[in-house]
Amino acid sequence: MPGYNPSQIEKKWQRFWADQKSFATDAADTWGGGARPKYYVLDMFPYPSGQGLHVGHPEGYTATDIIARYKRAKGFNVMHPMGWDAFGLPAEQYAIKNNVHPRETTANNVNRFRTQLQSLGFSYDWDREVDTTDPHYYKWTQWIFLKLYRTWFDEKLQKGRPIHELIEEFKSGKRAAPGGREWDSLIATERRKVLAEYRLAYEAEVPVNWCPGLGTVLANEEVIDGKSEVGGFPVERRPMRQWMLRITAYAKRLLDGLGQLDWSDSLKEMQRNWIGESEGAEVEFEVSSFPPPEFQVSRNPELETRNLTVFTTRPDTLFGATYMVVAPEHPLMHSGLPEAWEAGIMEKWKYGKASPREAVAAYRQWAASRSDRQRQEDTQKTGVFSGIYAINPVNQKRIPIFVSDYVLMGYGTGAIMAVPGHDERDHEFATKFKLPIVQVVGEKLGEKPEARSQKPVDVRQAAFVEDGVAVNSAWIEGLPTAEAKKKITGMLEERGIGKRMVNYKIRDWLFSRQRYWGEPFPLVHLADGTTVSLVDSELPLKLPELEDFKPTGTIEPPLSKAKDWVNVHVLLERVVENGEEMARVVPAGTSGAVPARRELNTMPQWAGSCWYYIRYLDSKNDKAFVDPAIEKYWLGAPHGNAGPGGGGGVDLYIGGVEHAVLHLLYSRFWHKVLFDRELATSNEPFKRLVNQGLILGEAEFTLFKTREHKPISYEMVDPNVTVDGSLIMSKHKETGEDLIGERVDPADAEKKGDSFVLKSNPSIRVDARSFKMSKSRGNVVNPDDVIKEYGADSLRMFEMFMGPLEQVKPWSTAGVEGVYRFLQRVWRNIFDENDNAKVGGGGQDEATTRALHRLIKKIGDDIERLSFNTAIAAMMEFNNLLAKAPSISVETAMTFARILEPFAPHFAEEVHAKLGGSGSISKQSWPTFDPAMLIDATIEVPVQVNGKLRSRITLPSNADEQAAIAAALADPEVQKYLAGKELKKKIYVRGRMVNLVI
RNA sequence: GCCCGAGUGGCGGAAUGGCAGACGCUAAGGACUUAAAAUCCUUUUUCGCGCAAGCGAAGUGCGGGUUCGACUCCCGCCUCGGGCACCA
Repeated sequence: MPGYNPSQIEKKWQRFWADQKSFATDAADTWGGGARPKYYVLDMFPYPSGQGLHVGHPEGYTATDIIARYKRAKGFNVMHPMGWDAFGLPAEQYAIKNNVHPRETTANNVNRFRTQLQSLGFSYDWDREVDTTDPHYYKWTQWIFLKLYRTWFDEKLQKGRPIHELIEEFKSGKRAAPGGREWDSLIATERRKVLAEYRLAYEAEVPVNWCPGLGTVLANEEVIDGKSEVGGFPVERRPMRQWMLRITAYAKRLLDGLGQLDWSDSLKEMQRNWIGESEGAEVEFEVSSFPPPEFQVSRNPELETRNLTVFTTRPDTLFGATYMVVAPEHPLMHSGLPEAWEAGIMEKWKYGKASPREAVAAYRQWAASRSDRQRQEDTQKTGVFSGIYAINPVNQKRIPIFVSDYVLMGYGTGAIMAVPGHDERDHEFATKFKLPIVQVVGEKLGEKPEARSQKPVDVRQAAFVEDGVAVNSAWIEGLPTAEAKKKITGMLEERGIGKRMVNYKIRDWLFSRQRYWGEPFPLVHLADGTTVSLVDSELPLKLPELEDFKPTGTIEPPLSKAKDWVNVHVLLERVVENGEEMARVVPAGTSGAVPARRELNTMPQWAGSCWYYIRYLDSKNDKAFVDPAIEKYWLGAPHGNAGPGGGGGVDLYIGGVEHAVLHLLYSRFWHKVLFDRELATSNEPFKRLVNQGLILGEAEFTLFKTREHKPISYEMVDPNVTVDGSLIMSKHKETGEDLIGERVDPADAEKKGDSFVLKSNPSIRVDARSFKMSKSRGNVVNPDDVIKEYGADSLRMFEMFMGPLEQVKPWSTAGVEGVYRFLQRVWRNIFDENDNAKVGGGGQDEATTRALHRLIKKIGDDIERLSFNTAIAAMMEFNNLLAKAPSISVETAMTFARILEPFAPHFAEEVHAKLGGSGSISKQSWPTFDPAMLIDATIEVPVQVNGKLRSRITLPSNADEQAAIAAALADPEVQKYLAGKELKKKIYVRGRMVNLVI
């Protein structure tokens, strides 16, 4: 069968590219010569799931492929690699269920993914492929982890520094060792404990979701209403020893670094919110003498010496603090609370408990049992009075201290001063517990008085949270909020009871999992309870082979089953590098060896993806995670860029938005540590980042019916539509009756006014929308099927033609056919019905040549700004022109194929070859255009009268203003509108427009 | 509740202060064909007038503003999408 036939040509060219290594990044060019500029274009590597590729993958991957192919043609040395993020929970769960080793399922999935990606014709350099589960790869993940472990954060320099420099500071006395002791007088165990406090990787007891029924820890997302999502087993919050990474130390730099990045505003905003910087002050409150003299219980002198420190963003409201609240986990609540209620005044806060001590203990227990989800759902304020007081430092008032779970231990100091007059949460609490509410901020009446309400602010009704001026506030009376904050903070600093403080919402990163399928930590635990890292030569520390890798049913991770692997002997004394102590595993009985246990947790899935973009650069290097010169060439800051490491990194990174505050934040963190440790030469990993929009299923029309199958017009349907699998449900707006949605054939729906109705019954409105693709809805499009039917080039082109890359957009099978037809039309413009070239027969008219030059410019511009949909539209327009052209030159056909190549590479190669071109068309450089060819001799210019289009005139393209206006005035159509009127203004925008104002 | 982003034909979208609706889809009509598919041609923002080529008016979520000129910029609202959510 003659004609364009993708199934015949695509495999052929894929084999050709693979055989020729057409897209290998030239390693020799990577360093030294520097003749070609480099361009690094990166995809978020996929998690190779058992489902195979979905149509979302080719969206971003085609976009980067177009850029990669275009940049190569423009003479860049392009890095465009692919790999697999293959550690993780789904592989392990699948393995447990089917009793196969996750290594096997992972290998199968990777092979399937690679085949699928290759069938799309992406121009990856497959020799650089990485797999996070390959020991050759995770050796270096572990190595980087050790770098983090051997790094501490110098607050003064805002920089990560090697641990041995910390040891030197201790030794030299520049930094005081704890307890005022000499560093050299500390024994090894003590030293390890001191250093552990500083490391970027540290162990801590943190509350986790522990599910005894499943024998594992669950992520917050996996817990619903206090029960496990899978199996419905109860989940408890319990503290467990976990590895943490000190990302909080880098909060400020992660925040500030966003400024120099070419990322979307929304994504930067998400990271900003996640890091959550707030400026304010820390204020110390004295804990009041308690009990008062007349109260006959024993005093607690220890408690009285304690201070209660709070963080506030509104120090200006200090005069309005009428009580305090601490989190249930706050150390002040641990002991020393009164054993009896204060006489008389405490009646309303007794809660049926004999003493504050009992009441607080009961409350703490209750609060601990609440899951995060329960807290989120029920935001009713709860709490108990602790029986003790604090003294407000500005007015010496004695104010009660409450315990409540609306204050979180993890943020600030875990304690607040409550200002119910000016904070909504405090107001709600104060109202419930009948605590005093006073106003200390008033409305600023100076500006825009008309905008202020006539009623004065009544803080007893509702908190006034805006800025204003201080009132009832003694020596800051009348000051605007901003100045009041400054003055009061200054005063607190002078008196030594407070200081300016910046706080961050971000928490340290919980970095360990009780899983089998992840990177083992290269650490051992010693008998004295301390931890030592392995020497680098012990890497990779391979996952032990386990027949049974299921969770143990206890809090022990699965690796505990590998008994021989767990218990080892190590040498310490003779393995010290720059003062940093390390462990080398030796046979038992070796002189000087001590027994140790390996760390049993594994790293989370994010570990491998934190640095894979670096490994691609030098993926086979077994001496280093990357050759420094190669790293500098691809990721280093271009010369002359402001600031150390500024402006370097991956040139373009495209991927989904779901990693906004996970992978994209974690990698930035790791990269900054690598930068500080002089292992990376840029301070940010991804200079420019674009998120491709989600592809939804094809638009569906839904008709809602009652249980009795009576159709309900959509205006009677509650707009809150819920989707459960393939079931679409809602409720009747008035009766509340359950309604079930039924699919309607799109051909039976038509638009009427603002909504869609049934053609067969226009009085019934139907719901029209697109849903996220999901297996249960049955609206998933499989790329393999599309390729089989229309070819990879059509799939690629359609996904680029759907709309702007970053936008959410619905799938359309008819749309795929549209671009498929386009490629066929191009083919028929070049080849006759026997597939012989029909171009080159005669001369080519100038209009076609000019159009070609315009096309070259347009496509270049559009690719640069990632506007692929308009680029394709322009190619379609050009092709429509070719269909009408009397004859086409071979050069024009070749150039057109060259321009098509980034989008439809197989098609372009075939055209190129059939027209007599040799080798791969991808090796041809990008066509250039002649600027002179963009300018036509004459131009058509619209003429407006009073801003309304009235006529068009033809002008020589070099016409000046005078000539243009004269021509416009001479136009008979225009004269009709000007007759007898006086011209007030004449405007000519060169080449664009004439506007006459009368 | 707070923070981002977006609202243009039947649908996806184009137009970066200068001709609104490029390009594609859908639909309708026509050509070719014994027929169908494929292909090609025409029409397809709305309303009014006209047998007709055509003519006129309105129109980019709503209300205002800036400008010779606004889908585009500014102010105020509405709706939808996304993120965060007791963060003091």
